[in-house]
Amino acid sequence: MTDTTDIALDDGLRELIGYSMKRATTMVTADAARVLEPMGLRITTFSALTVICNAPGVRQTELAAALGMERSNSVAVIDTLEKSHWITRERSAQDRRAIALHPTTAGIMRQKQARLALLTHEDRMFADLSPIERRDLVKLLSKIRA
Amino acid sequence: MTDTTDIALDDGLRELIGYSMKRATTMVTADAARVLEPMGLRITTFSALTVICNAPGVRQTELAAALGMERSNSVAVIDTLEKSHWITRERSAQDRRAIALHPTTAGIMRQKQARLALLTHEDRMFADLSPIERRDLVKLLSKIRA
DNA sequence: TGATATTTGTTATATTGTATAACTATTATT
DNA sequence: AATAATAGTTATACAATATAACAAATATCA
Repeated sequence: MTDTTDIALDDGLRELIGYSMKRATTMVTADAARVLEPMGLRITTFSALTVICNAPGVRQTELAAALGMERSNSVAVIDTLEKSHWITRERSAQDRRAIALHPTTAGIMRQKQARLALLTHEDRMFADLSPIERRDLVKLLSKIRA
Repeated sequence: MTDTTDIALDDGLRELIGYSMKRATTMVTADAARVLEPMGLRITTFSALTVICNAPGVRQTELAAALGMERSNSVAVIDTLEKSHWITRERSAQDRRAIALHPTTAGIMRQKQARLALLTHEDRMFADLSPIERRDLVKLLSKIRA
């Protein structure tokens, strides 16, 4: 009943790419969290577990840097993974300050399971994007400057 | 000195589009927050202020829905804007439960100033993307399903 | 009409993610 | 040997987000 052609209330924000990015990312990560939750994983713990599985022996500082998180915040994440018996902390022999992280057999299995669930989730979320479009999306995202 | 060709530690996560989206969005929103901070705005308060400027008289529930946030969480955001004298709360005459939000002159000016600063910030962050690529990015993001 | 349900704004509360400072044990530097 | 730097850790704080419960006002409908 308005005289305008039903403009969305957040139209003034749509000119900002960051706004579209944030809204879309929130949708995707919320869905990913729902997928991981029944497996006892959150996005951060899954991410850490994946890095540890792909690079056994990685140090905590390296892990944190790879995921773009603070060392201090990585401690609780690794604590969670250790308490679930998916990884082990092993003091490094060369540098006794450092701790090498290794996945357990259960951790490797859980990571594979969660990875497949997430790939399925992405196939659902990105169903309207062709494989080329998905690649383009990632490519465009990678062009954003720090 | 490794036998591999220096694969990034988070390589196992790069196959997930959501991971690229999250990393890129974190970069962009962190920079946007730095731009807004000296103006006394955060991303959420700027977003709310923008909606209120573009749709004067909007209700709090409509605002929250437009921004995809909970009504309860919008209260503090609107409190902040009101305390900064950028918006006013006015009880609706038709529906005395509802509160219509209106921008003040100072609020309109601040929104315009912040908007320009954010456009500059985006020109910097997305400098490596052509106008077409930026449009493509937003288009691809809009194709993601809920 | 009157009883009931719904809506609006609000408060309280909890959780997650994130950021900084400070501390220890160990290693590196000079 | 003295000093600085690094790895992991703890404590703390803040922002964003989510849910439940409430009072006041409005809507529904028997």
